[in-house]
Amino acid sequence: MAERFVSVFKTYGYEGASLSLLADSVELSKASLYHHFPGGKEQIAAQALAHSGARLQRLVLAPLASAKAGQERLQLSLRGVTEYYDGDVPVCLMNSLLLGEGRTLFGSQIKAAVDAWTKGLARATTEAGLSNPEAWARQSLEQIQGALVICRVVGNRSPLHACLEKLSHI
Amino acid sequence: MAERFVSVFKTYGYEGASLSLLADSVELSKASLYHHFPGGKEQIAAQALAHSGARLQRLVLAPLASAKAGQERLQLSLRGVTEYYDGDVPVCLMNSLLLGEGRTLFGSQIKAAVDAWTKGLARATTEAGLSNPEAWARQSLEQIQGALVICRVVGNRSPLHACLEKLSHI
DNA sequence: GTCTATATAATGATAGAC
DNA sequence: GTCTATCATTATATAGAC
Repeated sequence: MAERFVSVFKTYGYEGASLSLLADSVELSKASLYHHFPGGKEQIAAQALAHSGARLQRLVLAPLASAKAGQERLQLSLRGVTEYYDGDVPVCLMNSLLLGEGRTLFGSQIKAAVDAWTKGLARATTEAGLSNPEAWARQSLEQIQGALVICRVVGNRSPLHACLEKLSHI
Repeated sequence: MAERFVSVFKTYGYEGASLSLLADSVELSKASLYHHFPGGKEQIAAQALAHSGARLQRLVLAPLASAKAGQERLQLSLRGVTEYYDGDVPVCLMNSLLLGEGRTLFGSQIKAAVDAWTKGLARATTEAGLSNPEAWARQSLEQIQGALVICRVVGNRSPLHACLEKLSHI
């Protein structure tokens, strides 16, 4: 269920994701949706974001925090990024939810996720002998986000793959 | 007028930019808007995108195509990028319009702009002695777009400034 | 839990007065 | 060119049957 909602919000953004679209995506009536989510669209978006956050934690952040060597943690995490941003045209839910009302509703939660990701990247690469792991981490995350934007422009996954390939070479 | 519309579409996306918001932004009634734009929201968005495209041409692309040395062309263009992405929280209209229906309406136009920008960057840096100017250009554009995403996350311009500063050092 | 039916508000869009 | 008034449609949300 949550997966479908994530997909709708990614594609249409917070304002564009109507209850009709959300209901259709799980093959339920709107009234049934309200039975599961009395809080309406905001609650549905919150669950979608929470689900996506848990997935980020599992696929991307946990590998960064494992007990292995920094280099291996980074490689595992980057492979997790490929999986996290799935689909023919990978889209970041965070980006889609940062427009309009979604920004005021979920902005701080999204910022927290970005901060956690940045810190995880910085810690994993500290051992790698970089001069400024924090700056490297911030730039790497920006590169990934930029690649995702270009993926939507060109309509395929290749920019993301090229970006991750480059990042994996330290 | 077009500037206001651009601002609304940046902030709310195509679906979120209602005719009421658009009309308020220029202090006109909805009916008056339809007098100027019989095609409704789609026509307004088209004019906003055209206006933004002309601004990109003037501030970012034209400097890349001038008769000066490659290095100077790049520096001038990057300064143009700072001006092009104005506001307290810089946002790329392209990114906002690539969600929902906006994607089907303006996707190809947006792709054309990205292609032009990439080619301009590659040509300007060919003289700079890079091994692969095309790849450098693509990556640079992705970095800018990624920085803009993070600008929306953190709520200020610093990621964009840091990104452009780095890109200006070749 | 699911549905149909419905209420209420907002949206995109027009008609017609001035 | 601008407006008020209005229309048809869609949106969010609820009531109540099953």
